Amino acid sequence: MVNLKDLAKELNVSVSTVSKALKSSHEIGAETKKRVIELAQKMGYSPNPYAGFLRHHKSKTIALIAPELTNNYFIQAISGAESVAQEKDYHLLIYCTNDEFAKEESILKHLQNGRVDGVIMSLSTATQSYQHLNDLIQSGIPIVFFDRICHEIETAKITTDDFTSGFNATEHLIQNGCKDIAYLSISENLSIDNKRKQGYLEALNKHNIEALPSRIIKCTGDEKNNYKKIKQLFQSDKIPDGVFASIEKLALSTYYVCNELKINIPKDTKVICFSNLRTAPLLNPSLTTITQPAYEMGKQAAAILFKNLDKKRSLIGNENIILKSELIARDSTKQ
Amino acid sequence: MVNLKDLAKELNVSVSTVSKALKSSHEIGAETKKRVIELAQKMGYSPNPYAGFLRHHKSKTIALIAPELTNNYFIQAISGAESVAQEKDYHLLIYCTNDEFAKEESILKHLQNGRVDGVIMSLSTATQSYQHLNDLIQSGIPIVFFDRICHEIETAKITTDDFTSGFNATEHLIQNGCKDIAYLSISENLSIDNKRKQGYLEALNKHNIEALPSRIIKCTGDEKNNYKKIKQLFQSDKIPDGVFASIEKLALSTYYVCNELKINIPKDTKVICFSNLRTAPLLNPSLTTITQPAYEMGKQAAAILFKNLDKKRSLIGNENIILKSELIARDSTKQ
DNA sequence: AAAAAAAACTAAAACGTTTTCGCAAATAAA
DNA sequence: TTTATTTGCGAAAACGTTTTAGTTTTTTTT
Repeated sequence: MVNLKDLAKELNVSVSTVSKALKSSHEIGAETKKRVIELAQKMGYSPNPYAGFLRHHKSKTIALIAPELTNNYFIQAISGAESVAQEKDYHLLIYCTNDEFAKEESILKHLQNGRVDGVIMSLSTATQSYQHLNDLIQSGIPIVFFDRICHEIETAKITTDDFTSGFNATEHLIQNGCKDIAYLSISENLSIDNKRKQGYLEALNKHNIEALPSRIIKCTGDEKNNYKKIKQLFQSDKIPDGVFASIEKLALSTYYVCNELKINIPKDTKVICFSNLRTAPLLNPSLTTITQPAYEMGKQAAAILFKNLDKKRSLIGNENIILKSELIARDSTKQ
Repeated sequence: MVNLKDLAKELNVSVSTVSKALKSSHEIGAETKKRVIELAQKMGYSPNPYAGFLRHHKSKTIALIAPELTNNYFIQAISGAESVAQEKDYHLLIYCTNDEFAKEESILKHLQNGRVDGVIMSLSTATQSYQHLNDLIQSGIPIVFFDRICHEIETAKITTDDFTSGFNATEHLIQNGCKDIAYLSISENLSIDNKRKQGYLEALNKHNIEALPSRIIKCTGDEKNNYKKIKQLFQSDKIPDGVFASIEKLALSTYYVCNELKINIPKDTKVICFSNLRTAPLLNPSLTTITQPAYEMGKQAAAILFKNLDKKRSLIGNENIILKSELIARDSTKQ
């Protein structure tokens, strides 16, 4: 790897001359500039990014932290963030918390030393305390949240209209004849889950349907356990005639349970869920989804972060960006 | 952000003492060590990664370059690589080429300055020359290929048994009654495509079925165009009674085309493809797949890279690791 | 022709580490 | 007691840049 010193020696000039010539400083003569630039080109010189960091304290790197990677929502969001990073000549580090609090803490701690200029993240479902988030921000690294946001931290947050979407999803089921709708919750720690549930409750209320606590199924990150809980739901005397899953995974588990128990969707029970599954139209039956603009959310999260990195101040003020999700009715909720 | 100098000043010792104490050097007395470590803890000191780089020339960072991110195969591979990186206390940069050669070139050029210690990558379908790959390796950065590998470069490569899988997939169709099988190719530049096609041809040959060039459909990265080509295939007088898609995307396009043209899968035509779609069992009809161990491939690629990073030598010798794919028969190829 | 200004370049410090070398004090060996 | 050895620590160089503050040479102004 060739460096400034190598170029300087080759050209019989000082290191500082080479450095300035490459930045086309007015202090350097035209002839010298030309010689330097040509040799740099020829020898394939590229400034060492880490040496540069020591001077301006800019790593040109951001991190994206997600609870899981093999998830249609997050991968689209990552893709959006990546496209913006590449456009801005930034580098994107990816970290996965596996929905574990300890891992989230550990990852954030490792980022406190200036490795990145900023962080884009979605909380793990296990996160209930926010010290690690505050610590990172205190040490001068701004965070932008998307989707699984943290209300308690003052910064920018990108979400979708979860309450309205939850309301619409539930009303969609009601309008298609459902009177006994179960809500599959993923975690009470997540504000998006709570908002979706609030929308669900509000829709039931509007249509004078009693909200039964037993119809709110508390699922977790453990797929096996979720499967068991959903199976229980469908093995009771009276099965729900509609299911609103807060996330895609839970709807797919519902499909598998119904397959196993020979319960017909949508005849016996209808299913709707938040999902970014591209094959939703090809499922059997095709799945009615509320689809979040995941790619756009990733892009916006990155864009806001970059906007603030340009500024002097590393603290990002409260800012709530709310994008619209889209309800796409398909066969799984057909009357 | 607190640094060694801050700690040294606070404790009235030299910077070198602090540095050594934190590394628990035997040169430092027990009492001093204790004081240093306690204060470092208290002030939240964490060594600046970039300053360290300047000394040992190790960035503790690797890059993963993929042609696309929103793809079930690649995201699982990325997830595998991420898990190994995290375990090894390395950091993972993600880059997407969008299947464009120019972008691939540009990304690699940006990595030539030591930003990463090594690269894991899958080629873009557009890549036909390998200068940029050689340049990177020449500048001391090792590359490990996975799936869409480059035969022409001497290094480690992780693939699956594509020839055998292609053969098995085709034979599976034949055994289920197909006599006129189309192969949907993604790019003649990719060795995996060629191997899958060779397997296809070999199976036809074994069963004395004539291989018609018109049954090899050359698809591209352009989804619209692929859709058109596949539609043409199914609008001819004689439609194929089996389709073997080299990648998932092309099988899904086939599903959409058949939906539109009211062609029944598997009655009128059977479909099999390479795919890591988790909802394959839930499709209508459920999709027969050859599933690659994507997560494992990502893990192995990372593992081999790390094994070589530990060594002095940055050149990785030729090594072909071939994992087995699994053919999972479902309804889309049912007789 | 002398003084001032501009042009072209260099030396050196700085960023935050690690590491080599050196030095003093304390301890051990003679 | 004198000479070695060990222990505990500090000074300074090095990594590859950028930048500030010179320094020399040339050009312009008076």
